[in-house]
Amino acid sequence: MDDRRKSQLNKILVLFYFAYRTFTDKPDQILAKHHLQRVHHRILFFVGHFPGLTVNQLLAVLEVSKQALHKPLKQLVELGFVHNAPAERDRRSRLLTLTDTGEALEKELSDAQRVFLDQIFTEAGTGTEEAWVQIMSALSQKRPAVGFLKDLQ
Amino acid sequence: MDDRRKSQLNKILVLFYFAYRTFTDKPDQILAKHHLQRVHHRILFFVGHFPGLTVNQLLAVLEVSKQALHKPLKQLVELGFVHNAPAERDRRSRLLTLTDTGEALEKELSDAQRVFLDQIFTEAGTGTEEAWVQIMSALSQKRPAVGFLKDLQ
DNA sequence: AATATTAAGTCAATAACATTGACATAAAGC
DNA sequence: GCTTTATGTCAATGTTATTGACTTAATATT
Repeated sequence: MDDRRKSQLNKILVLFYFAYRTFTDKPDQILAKHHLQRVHHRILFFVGHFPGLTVNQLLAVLEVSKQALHKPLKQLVELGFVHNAPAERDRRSRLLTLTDTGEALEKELSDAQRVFLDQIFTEAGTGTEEAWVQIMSALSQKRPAVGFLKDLQ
Repeated sequence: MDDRRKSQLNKILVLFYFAYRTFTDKPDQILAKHHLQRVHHRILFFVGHFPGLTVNQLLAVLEVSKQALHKPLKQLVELGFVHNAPAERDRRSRLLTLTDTGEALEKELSDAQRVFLDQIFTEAGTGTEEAWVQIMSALSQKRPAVGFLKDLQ
């Protein structure tokens, strides 16, 4: 790798860092008003987009321990954002869904990001979004896959 | 925003989350072997790429409090990775630089990311990298700028 | 020269969070 | 019946973040 390439890649490392921080900025601010943190957003996001997710699946996708998930998940249930019911087939596992207020909060948080990103992609030229998605998909696939994620649409 | 667009943007939110996690994965593993964390990498990265950075500038770019930076920075100095000398013009401020071993560790950490990203960009088609950089630059610029960052090369 | 300001370093109290290990319950599977 | 699985919880410990305060040294202001 020559110096010129290395320098370009360094620029890319900085961009990734700052871009991700911008990406999490607005939701973090909204969460703070509710005295919640980023982990709560992640829970709301994945439960919202994969309703009926079990606790174990949520642990797998977030890559955290059961004990680490316990507190924020319990808070979301107690605050009435997340609902938790035994599965019919296997009543040991519990299916997570969002309540109406949970849907509303998740929408508020993710809308901030969707509107933001939509604006950026619209301002960029044709094909830019496809290219970005291609790169980020390649990066995402370089990690252990979680089965149900392929249902994402 | 129609449902189809919203669905595409949801996919993008997931990609951003997982791609960033892949991005930080290898450095995190290397850091763990040294009993260090991501904040140490950030310090090493910015000190390495902006030698002579002052403590205040580092605080600004990382957006953390002086007290939060204190411990990890002190550790890096005590471990001999970072050097800390009074500035000539204004001897109150102290200029941070990497030692030789600090350079080596920073290189090890960032190389993991550079090699990884270089591979992804190479595998993607022509123009893909430029598009990715365009999007991430736009995102990065949507946040308070830190003066010296424009020197980035 | 005296005073104020700035940069940096540190300490202490508190709160928040993660980690490990253990244990309990209920439901399924064998 | 015995074992395994999914979940929930607790406690102890360690780590990290946050807030506020204070100190030192150097520089700027008046």
